[in-house]
Amino acid sequence: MSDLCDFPRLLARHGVKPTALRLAVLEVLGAASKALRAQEILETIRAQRRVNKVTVYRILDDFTRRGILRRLALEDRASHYELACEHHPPHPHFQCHSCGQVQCLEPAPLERMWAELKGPLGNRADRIDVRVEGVCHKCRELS
Amino acid sequence: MSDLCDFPRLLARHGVKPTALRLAVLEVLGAASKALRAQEILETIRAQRRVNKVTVYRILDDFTRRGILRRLALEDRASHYELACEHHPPHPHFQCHSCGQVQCLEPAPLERMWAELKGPLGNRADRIDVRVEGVCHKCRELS
DNA sequence: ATTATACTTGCAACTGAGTTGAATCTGCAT
DNA sequence: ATGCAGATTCAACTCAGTTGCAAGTATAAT
Repeated sequence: MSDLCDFPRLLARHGVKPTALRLAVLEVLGAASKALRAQEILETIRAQRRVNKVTVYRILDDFTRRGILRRLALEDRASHYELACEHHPPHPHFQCHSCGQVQCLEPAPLERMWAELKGPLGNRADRIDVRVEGVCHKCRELS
Repeated sequence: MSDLCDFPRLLARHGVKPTALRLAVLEVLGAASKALRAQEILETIRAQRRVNKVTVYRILDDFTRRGILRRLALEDRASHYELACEHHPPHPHFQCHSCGQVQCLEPAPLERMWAELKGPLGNRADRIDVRVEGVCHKCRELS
């Protein structure tokens, strides 16, 4: 989403060593304008160097647990990942069920909903995920 | 969620023949107070009769496409299903990331959010899915 | 009643997306 | 140089479906 993030520093803040692979994962996600699947991240990195998929899955998992990334459960089976830094706050996502493309929406409505639900749920809730499904313009034209 | 639905009639309205298996799937979901995974539905039916998993997956798929059921993409890998009849309108779900339990929340906040997003997205959007994650009371006490 | 047809269910084998456990490899501290 | 922890790899496995096709069942046409 942006080069606004200094990735080595971001990792340092979370107490993680900035290895080449971890930085590569962040760079791929930082350069993308949308949430990516593990598979896409893997392939992009493989265009430059060789990597084992297990390593990438472990990095994604670790980063998600530390809050460096957000993992999105979408319609298709694979998880999607996006940076969770300040420049990229939580927001709803739109997914086209024809082509599967994911698109980020404005954060404001999600913030309002979060405020609304946090009350009744109390300390139980710690994250909200909003996904809008439909058919994107491109796919609509084709049909 | 309720016996308020007349399942044979529900199927008829959707132009589907009310076979024993299709009714069994609806009855299992109707008797549950929460969204269930395919696996759970399968096991419940298997307590009464023998069924092949493929058949259940196909029924779930078909019902979802027809709008008889809603498929939820949650944190854990398996899809969850719930009845989509009038007595059970779309609503947010809460999922505990410790025990994985899913709980239905009040529909109102989702309706408000839907109204808010439908404008900017126009005819592209046809469904919204809200999932709140956290740790449920039971799991909180145990930790 | 008999055949034709379409729909439903079952079986076996397969796929995609991760996950596991153990083996190496690497950087740094002694 | 040696030891050690953390990072990466490899092969094998799991889990949640999917696919293609065969067999069963219901309904319609003769």
